[in-house]
Amino acid sequence: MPRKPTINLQVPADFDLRRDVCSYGYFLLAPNYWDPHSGTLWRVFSLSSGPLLAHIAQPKGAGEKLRVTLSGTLAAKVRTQFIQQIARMLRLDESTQQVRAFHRLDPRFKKAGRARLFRSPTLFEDIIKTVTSCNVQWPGTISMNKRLCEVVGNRISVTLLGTKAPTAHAFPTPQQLAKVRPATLRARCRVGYRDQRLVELARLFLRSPTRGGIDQVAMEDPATTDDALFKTLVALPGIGPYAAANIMQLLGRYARVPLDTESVRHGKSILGYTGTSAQVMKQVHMHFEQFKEQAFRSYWFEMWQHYESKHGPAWTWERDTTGRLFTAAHLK
DNA sequence: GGTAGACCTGGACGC
DNA sequence: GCGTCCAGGTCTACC
Repeated sequence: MPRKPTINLQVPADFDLRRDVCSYGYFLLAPNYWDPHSGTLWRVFSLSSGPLLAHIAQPKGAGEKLRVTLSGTLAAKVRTQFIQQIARMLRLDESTQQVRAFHRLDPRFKKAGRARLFRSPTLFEDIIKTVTSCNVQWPGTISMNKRLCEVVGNRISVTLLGTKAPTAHAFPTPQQLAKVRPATLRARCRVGYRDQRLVELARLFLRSPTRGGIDQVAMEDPATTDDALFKTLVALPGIGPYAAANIMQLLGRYARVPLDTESVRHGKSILGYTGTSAQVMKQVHMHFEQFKEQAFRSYWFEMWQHYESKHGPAWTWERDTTGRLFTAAHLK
């Protein structure tokens, strides 16, 4: 069997693949496939050269290099693009100092080392995934992402590490999604009324910022204020206050907490708040204000800890069983 | 500025 | 197996 290309990737000293991949629900969404038995991640990446299957492991444990096995060789330029995508997804670009800053404000998570939140290799995928998580229960989000990959994304069928890969489709690119008819998305991907909005978002990614397109550089620029970014995000189709706040945390801005029905359940069951949903939401908001620019991480890891207390460590969750049930809606 | 209702799907439930 | 109800965030119309 021909040997597949491998990249050994240096990570920050605190990085733990099992803990840091399984830190946010997106690790359960296609095209990601977390294998709880081996503690490794499979994923098809969309690169300028086409789809590429990767298997990511950390064989020597936390803090040690990642071993990334690929389905094909990469030219130097594409290799750089690939490493940028992995770094974004795993938040390897977040420094140990930034992790310490979080633990200074909220020491509860210092011992476990929780700080990094898994996200997507691209902002485009993060935004589309956020829209598929709105106004739907978690199994619906899982289903929409799976179908989007299968119906619209590139397919790659290869054997890697002597086994058939558990994932064979890439996430759709903006170019691919922009060309799909909304009716096709609705009928085959079951995205419902989100059909037109998803296509419009993809088109906005293709359009230049000077012609009203999405200005990704400005969104990722630390000089852009939180308020300006929020205003830009809520102006996008399908993005309201909840989705905008969630996209902001995915961009590394943790001051705003995306409050939803899950937050209300958390406020009632864990924080002991009472009253109407609006009253509980207000109390949850005030509770997390104490964590200032780290509010979202405190909020999220508090909820995550609760999920794990019910279902065991997230890295043991199977996508098609526990992974479908982990939200508070199923913990009642 | 605040509120009500439609949007759409999948799951739960009753028959 | 079928019909009904409900959860979920965004958007629009209306007050």
